[in-house]
Amino acid sequence: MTTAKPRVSERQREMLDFIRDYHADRSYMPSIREIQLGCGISSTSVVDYNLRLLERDGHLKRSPDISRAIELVGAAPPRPGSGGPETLRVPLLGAIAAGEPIPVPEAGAYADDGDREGVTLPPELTPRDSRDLYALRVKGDSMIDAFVTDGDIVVLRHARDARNGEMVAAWLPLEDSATLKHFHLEGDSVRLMPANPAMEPIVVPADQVQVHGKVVAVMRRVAA
Amino acid sequence: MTTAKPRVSERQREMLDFIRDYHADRSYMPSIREIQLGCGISSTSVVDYNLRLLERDGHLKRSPDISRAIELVGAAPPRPGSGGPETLRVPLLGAIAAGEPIPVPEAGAYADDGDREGVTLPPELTPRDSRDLYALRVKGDSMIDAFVTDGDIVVLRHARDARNGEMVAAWLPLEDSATLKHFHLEGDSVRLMPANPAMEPIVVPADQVQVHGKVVAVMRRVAA
DNA sequence: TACGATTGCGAACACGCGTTCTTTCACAAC
DNA sequence: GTTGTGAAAGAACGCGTGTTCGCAATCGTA
Repeated sequence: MTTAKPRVSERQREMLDFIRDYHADRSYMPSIREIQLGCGISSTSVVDYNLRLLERDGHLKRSPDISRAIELVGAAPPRPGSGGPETLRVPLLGAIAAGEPIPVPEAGAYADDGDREGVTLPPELTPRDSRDLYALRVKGDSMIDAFVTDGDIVVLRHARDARNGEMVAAWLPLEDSATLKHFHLEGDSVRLMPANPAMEPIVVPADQVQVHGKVVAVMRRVAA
Repeated sequence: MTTAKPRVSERQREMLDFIRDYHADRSYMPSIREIQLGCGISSTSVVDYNLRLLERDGHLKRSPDISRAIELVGAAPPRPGSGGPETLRVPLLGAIAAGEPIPVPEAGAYADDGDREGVTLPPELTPRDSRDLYALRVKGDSMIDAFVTDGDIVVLRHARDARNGEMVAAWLPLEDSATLKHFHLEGDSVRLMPANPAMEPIVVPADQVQVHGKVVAVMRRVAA
């Protein structure tokens, strides 16, 4: 038994969508003025007018004189999707920060131990060669020049050297600093290029750079 | 990782229950005076006081200066079986670039269509609420100030507005430009703050900003 | 006992926000 | 033409509601 729901104008459809989204996000309801702004309507009275129609047609319910007192009636939220194709789980070994040593995986311990902390790599981020992978959480904003910021997770493949152009996690013993840079070997010195071309490269003798791994992927969860 | 939730007084327990019931019944939130009445409290300031404590301890979230703007956090607001550590597949709708319109999901078309292009979201990047998610591929380097670079995949939740501090994908009609910025509504103008504090913010009238979605996650595959 | 911190109370304040009123414009019926 | 109606706009108006401030009661601690 459903209420009669005749014509819903384009604008009303948009308003319903907006209200639904808004309420799904916060759990309270939008004000008339917020609906006005969110749907690009020029006057509050127009919002009121259309809400009145929507209520008449049984799409929602309003309590007069009460702020944000809208109830959606037909609402039935969609269910989340199912699982996906092959994903890969890699161990999360610790954090990488400017002034701290980079955690190194113990030899031959890349298997999914289950119990230890780890992250799941979606197929889109999985490299062809899935060996020797591990993840580190970025601490601090010192890797800004690699488009990486605090809280990001970087996925690395363990390696002690790199080819030119590859992005590496490197440790500079003389400066006690860890960094993410593009690797360029030139003669017997190494040039470390920030991914952001606006930043200055670093050039150091090759024996003063320890490559710990190659960057394979970056994942970032943005704070709500 | 749950927030510390120390002592909840008898009165606070009662308030939480009342709010939960109220919201389950209508779908909007009670006012302070309604909580006062419903819990037999003698003054609104006592309600405010305890709500403040409850918010401090992570039991709920309030938006200042907004009527009935309470969000319960401990509870599971989304009904659907929003599972825990599972992967989620979201549709990849196109690209976002500085000078191109932002692709918008068609209403009610978030289901995993399988055939269409999509990306898999690992549980580490999956937000609590998994509805209305979609992904865009970043084209160009114009979003550098959001720590996002060419080829990255940004995951968005469809929304027409945002709360202060949230990172949004916004379209500026006057300039024909798309951008990723932190959203701040100030009076009737909007300040768009780059995630990188070294960059300058943009301030425009509120009606000249179209919010298309909130940034939920970023994924990057680094070139070999 | 003294005293600061915590908790509670009531009232006034100020702003958020629903409501209403007046106009305007377009389109159809007569 | 006039009349009627649906849709929209803009501006007040006023109640609803979150916030704040002063003060009393309670409690822990020295």
